[in-house]
Amino acid sequence: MHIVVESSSSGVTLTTLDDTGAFVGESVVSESDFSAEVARREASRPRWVWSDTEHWYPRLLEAGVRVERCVDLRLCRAILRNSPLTQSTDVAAAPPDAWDEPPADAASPAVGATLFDLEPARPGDQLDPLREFLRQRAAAPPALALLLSAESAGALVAAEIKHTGLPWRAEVHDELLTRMLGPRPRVGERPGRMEALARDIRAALDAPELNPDSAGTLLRALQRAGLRVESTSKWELQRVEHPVITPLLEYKSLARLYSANGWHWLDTNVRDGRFHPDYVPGGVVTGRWASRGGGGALQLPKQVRGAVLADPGHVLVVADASQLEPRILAAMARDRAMVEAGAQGDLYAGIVASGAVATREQAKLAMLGAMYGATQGESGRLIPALARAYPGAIRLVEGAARVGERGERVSTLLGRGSPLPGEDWHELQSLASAEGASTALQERARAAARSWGRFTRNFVVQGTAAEWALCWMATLRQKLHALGGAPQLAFFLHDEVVVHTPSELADVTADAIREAAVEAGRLLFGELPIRFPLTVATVQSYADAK
DNA sequence: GACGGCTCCAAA
DNA sequence: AACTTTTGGAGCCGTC
Repeated sequence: MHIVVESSSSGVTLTTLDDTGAFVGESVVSESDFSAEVARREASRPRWVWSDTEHWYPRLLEAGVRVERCVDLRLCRAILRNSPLTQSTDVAAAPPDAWDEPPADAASPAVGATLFDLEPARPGDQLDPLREFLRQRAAAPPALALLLSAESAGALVAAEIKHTGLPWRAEVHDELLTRMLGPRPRVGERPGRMEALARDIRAALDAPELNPDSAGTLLRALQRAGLRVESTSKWELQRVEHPVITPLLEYKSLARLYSANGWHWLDTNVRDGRFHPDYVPGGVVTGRWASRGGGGALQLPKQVRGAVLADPGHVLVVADASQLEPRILAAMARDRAMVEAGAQGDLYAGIVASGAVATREQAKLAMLGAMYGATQGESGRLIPALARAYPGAIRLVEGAARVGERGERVSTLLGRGSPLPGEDWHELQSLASAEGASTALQERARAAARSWGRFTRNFVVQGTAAEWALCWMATLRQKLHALGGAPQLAFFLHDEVVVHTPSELADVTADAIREAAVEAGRLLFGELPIRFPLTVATVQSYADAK
């Protein structure tokens, strides 16, 4: 059974459909009765159909109402418009409309709003979810069903994590900052430790007025002092010897900490002992989640993870999928040799044991190079050896690269399609292939084609890994609920989850995480004997997880 | 003062 | 260590 949720002038309209999509009944509830009504009807385990999980679900969570299943029409729409499996349908062919716009209420509410921001027209008001749902049902082939339900389940998980939040001890974070930077400075001033390092830098470069935050002036000062560098990036500075290097690298590290995760971050992102990650499911073309706002949920640096501490009587169960992307590649390609290399635990060690390359480091470099499309350096040189040992896996990524170089679409295992290159790209290709095109133009076009090929090459692996992660989380979410709801998903990071749980449930929580990973492998790859081993740590502090 | 481009860095 | 993928944000700086 499905219940389609829609705003109306008198409240919220709930339209019930049976499993064939036929109309069963309709009712209208006031906004204030909405969450109670959802709670009541959740007992019959419907699939809630709504425009945006992000729009509808937070108010339910506020009211203490969890739903088991939903259809997020906007996310499913995006998949249907891009999947190679639906290109002939009217969903894919329809001109862009309000469903293709970002949700009206997604941005941080009313920050910077002024008197002049009169009630904007909300795209959401023009949406007809019932009509859209029926259209999507008609368009979606069975082969896309798993991806569509995983995507919607992911949206529920994202909203729940945002609601619950990751335990974050502000006073621990403050102590950590004070220890590294010195006391919190007044507005407009640098922390003491950074100011001292800035003085050292100016002295070492004999540049008394230098602002080390200005990359341009810093580069000129470095070159004037005789350093042979082309940029001020960390990796280039590290290979140069000069008295300025040590204070400069420390300055850059502290400046990053201060501006990205300093006291200002703490003030704006931690409330009531929780950090509330603002995820955007489907926000990356590959299907990975993105994050929104200054919270930086997907780039929480290791430097500050010490402030993530379980509540009294609780622990954090932290699990990450080891070498996820190469294993995904092995399984997608049905490359028995590579699957076998990972069967004992460490895939890279398995590759070395097979004799393909000499060292674990080389195995890792070669694998990453194959998935990213490296052509140069040690990584590029190692790929032929990898191709001899694992022709199936390498054929898959090379094939995806060729498709992209032709400007065509590739697909993940579950059917998420890659975007097509833009007009500029096509124009460059046709200009370069025209009679009398300059060699410079031809080279630019080839570079653009190769670049798009690297993107599609990586898309199939990164995107399928994201699908595995969605299935993992969707399954885990159900298992944690079955444990009574006390263990809660508190964080997600591409191939890693953090569950905050009462200490006495730590072991069953860890089991649930492992079982969910097995189930995710089965959902994607059936009975193929591919393992996705996890590293699981039960800790007080996130900093101790790895 | 707003805005876009640029550089740099964090995560996977 | 980068090379090679996907992201988001801060700060600087020139342009309007």
